[in-house]
Amino acid sequence: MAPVTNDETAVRRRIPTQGRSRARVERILDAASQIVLADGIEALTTRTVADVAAMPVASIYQYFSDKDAVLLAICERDMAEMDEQVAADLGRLTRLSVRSVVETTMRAYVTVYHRRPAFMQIWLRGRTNNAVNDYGRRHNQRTAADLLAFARERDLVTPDTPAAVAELGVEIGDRVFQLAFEKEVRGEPFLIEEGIEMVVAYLERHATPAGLEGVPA
Amino acid sequence: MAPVTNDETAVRRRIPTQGRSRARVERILDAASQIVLADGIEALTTRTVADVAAMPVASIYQYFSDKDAVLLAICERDMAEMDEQVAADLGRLTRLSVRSVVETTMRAYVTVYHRRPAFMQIWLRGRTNNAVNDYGRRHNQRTAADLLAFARERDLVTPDTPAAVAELGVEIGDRVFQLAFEKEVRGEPFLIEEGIEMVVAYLERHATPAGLEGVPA
Amino acid sequence: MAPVTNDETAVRRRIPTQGRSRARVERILDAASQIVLADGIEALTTRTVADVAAMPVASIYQYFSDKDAVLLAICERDMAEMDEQVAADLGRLTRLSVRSVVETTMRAYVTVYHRRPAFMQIWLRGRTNNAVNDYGRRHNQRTAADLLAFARERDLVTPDTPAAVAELGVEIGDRVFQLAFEKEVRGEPFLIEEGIEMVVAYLERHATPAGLEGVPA
Amino acid sequence: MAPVTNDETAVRRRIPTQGRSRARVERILDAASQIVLADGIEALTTRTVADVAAMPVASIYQYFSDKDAVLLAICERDMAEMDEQVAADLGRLTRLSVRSVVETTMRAYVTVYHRRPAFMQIWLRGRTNNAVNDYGRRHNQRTAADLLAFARERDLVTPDTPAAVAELGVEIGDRVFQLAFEKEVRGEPFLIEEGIEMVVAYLERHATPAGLEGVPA
DNA sequence: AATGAATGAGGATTCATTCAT
DNA sequence: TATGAATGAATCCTCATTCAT
Repeated sequence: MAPVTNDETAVRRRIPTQGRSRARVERILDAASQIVLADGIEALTTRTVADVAAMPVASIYQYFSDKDAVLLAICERDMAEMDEQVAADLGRLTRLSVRSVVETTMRAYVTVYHRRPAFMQIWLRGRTNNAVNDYGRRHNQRTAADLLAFARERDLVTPDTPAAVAELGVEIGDRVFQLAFEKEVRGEPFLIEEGIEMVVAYLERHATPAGLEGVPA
Repeated sequence: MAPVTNDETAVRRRIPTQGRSRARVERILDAASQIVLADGIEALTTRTVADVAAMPVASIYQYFSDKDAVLLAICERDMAEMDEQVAADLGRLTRLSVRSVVETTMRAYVTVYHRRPAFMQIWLRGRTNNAVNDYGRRHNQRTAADLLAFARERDLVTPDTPAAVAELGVEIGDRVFQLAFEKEVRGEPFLIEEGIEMVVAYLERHATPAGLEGVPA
Repeated sequence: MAPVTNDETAVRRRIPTQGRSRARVERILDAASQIVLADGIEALTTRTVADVAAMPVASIYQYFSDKDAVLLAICERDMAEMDEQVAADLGRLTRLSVRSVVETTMRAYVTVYHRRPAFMQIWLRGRTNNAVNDYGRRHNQRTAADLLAFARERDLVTPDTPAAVAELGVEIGDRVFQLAFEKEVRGEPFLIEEGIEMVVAYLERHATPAGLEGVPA
Repeated sequence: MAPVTNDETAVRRRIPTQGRSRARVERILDAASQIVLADGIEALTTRTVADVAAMPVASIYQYFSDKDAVLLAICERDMAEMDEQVAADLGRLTRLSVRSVVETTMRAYVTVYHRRPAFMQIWLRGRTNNAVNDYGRRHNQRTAADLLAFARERDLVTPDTPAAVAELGVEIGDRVFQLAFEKEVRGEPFLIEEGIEMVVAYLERHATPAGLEGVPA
């Protein structure tokens, strides 16, 4: 699956992709992640970021058009990793079915949420922020489209399965994670497991016999 | 089902239930609803409320201990209505099954969201706010417990169905609504319908044969 | 010694001296004392007083012209007691000298500060308040005049001792108490003892031989 | 005597010591001084300071962590001058005795109070403020310790003179000034003179013969 | 006499963002 | 490119006091 790219941030203000600047951008991103992780998204102010990144507030505006752009950049950075994880884990499957695809995808998400707790915080708990929210919505749509294409190509779902069904599946998966990670940093296992079951049960309504029984990858 | 009551707001500062004061409280509540509805929950400040309600900021504090209390009061007011709607609609059912109970309950919610758009806004889009969020969490738990008891008494679900399953059902229903009402003030019909299917499909995993086929009310 | 009376409060607004009203005034005074004692003079607001006194805020204005008047009333009430204590203790002396008069007077103050901790709080720690401060200044002047007359009549001090000397003695005694009671509710004993010595040493500069050696009362 | 330094303010927020910023800090300090001098310490609000300093309220927070820090900064600035004045005047003495040391020190204070009326206002009349009060207490202790060491080294007081005696001396001197400057901006001369006598009389109780008669500096 | 209700006038502090250098 | 400095615009909340009843 192709990673979902979003150029908006880069457009708003040119973000350098190499050299010393690159390092400073990373420092800002890391600082922001750290703050959100430690004290929640409301604690993220230009000052706190600048303090943690040990650079002047004004420097943030050298690389980012505004505060939201920082959040978005983190999302993009870590979301690329997320997409890669999903692609890799799906690629490793030997037997494909609606269940195995859903399960693998959702567990890949959990893997990354565990590896990137700050991203989890921003992504699952910081959806307050409009920029984050919009990005999320778009990413979910793209992910749904990709997954649907993937499943259709392999005859796991009926050809007439509407895009909206895939989208709902992804969105609900998303909400399940929001719920599971709400109180528990590692996500409540029961909620995660049951959430997977729920999405599987829902999507299997559109599965082909092959999608139900599974086929060699 | 017993309505979920939460006296916290009233406790924080006495809210009069009659007389002219009552009217001013309503004016504040309505102003707040209007603001949230029009510009989102972040637009709700003591000043905007006071302006819209055409009264001094200080007057708000005559009736509410703080800003959160205003939000909470709206939730309580409209949530009581919600509970009544659910109870009434369930009471009108002639045939009970997991599906009919879930469907009726969720549609009752939609009914109230349509009737109370500001509440919808606060409830579904304003979960940012901690006070609202906490109240929501508690209300969801209570609702889940009530519904589970209701289903158990009528043998619709297996006796060992864990409380967490009901909670997940309610929470996911909640999230489905958040999703459906995110862009569309009336809620996206497709998402609502499919969301109902999803919750039904999930909960039927714990249904008794009676719960699947249905029994006379 | 005649008690120092200050009618200002009563003038500002008529304070009833009998009947049910009297009881309500006392309740306000006691509430205020309690608050100041417990949380300092900044905690004294019309609302806190009303709450503790279990009556509406507006009722306070029935008896007192403003917040300051409440403080003043406490001062007057307890200061009368102070004056009585001083007069009584001086009256019990069998041998009069500058030292014995100063010592007796200052110890009488300590006695009352111990008996009326709220008064101590207002008087010694709450001199912030202009009303209290002004009242204090006036009372100190009157006390100084009374004591000087007392000492002169008995030939304890030289006839030409200026009033200002007595005033300074009283004022410094006052400051010694402020200092001694600053941290310690009962007053730091060392500071009290030394303070007495200081005032005695100062005033003995104006003593007659009789005032130094002492004369039968 | 070493000046009493207190870095708290500078720590709370970096105060620039040179350049244009320095000038703005001075403007704030001067504005605050002016306000306190004109209308008392209660008139000192962020807004009044900003108005008088002709800069936005927010700018105050560029240099000071909070309102108290402004007061403290004035105290520190002028108290340093005070310490220098005392040290200089003591250094100029040709004959040392308890009396000459006390007298010189107290007159040095008066000199600075005359030169810095705003400081006098804050220091002597603004002890209301907790920050000022705490700073004052600490400074008094330090001053007492320094003076005691000074006097001991020169055998002016008995070696066993307790620290508390010096502290009481300083504190009472402080209170004498509070009293003398209460109504009179230049301090009531009589009160100042008599106050000096009082402190001298008290401290001479702990003087050595040398401390009474005086020794060459 | 008593009081519920109403409010004008502040008060401290925060924050994202923009410039001049 | 980098940044120290500056600030407009808000934000929530408190309090003493006054009326109409």
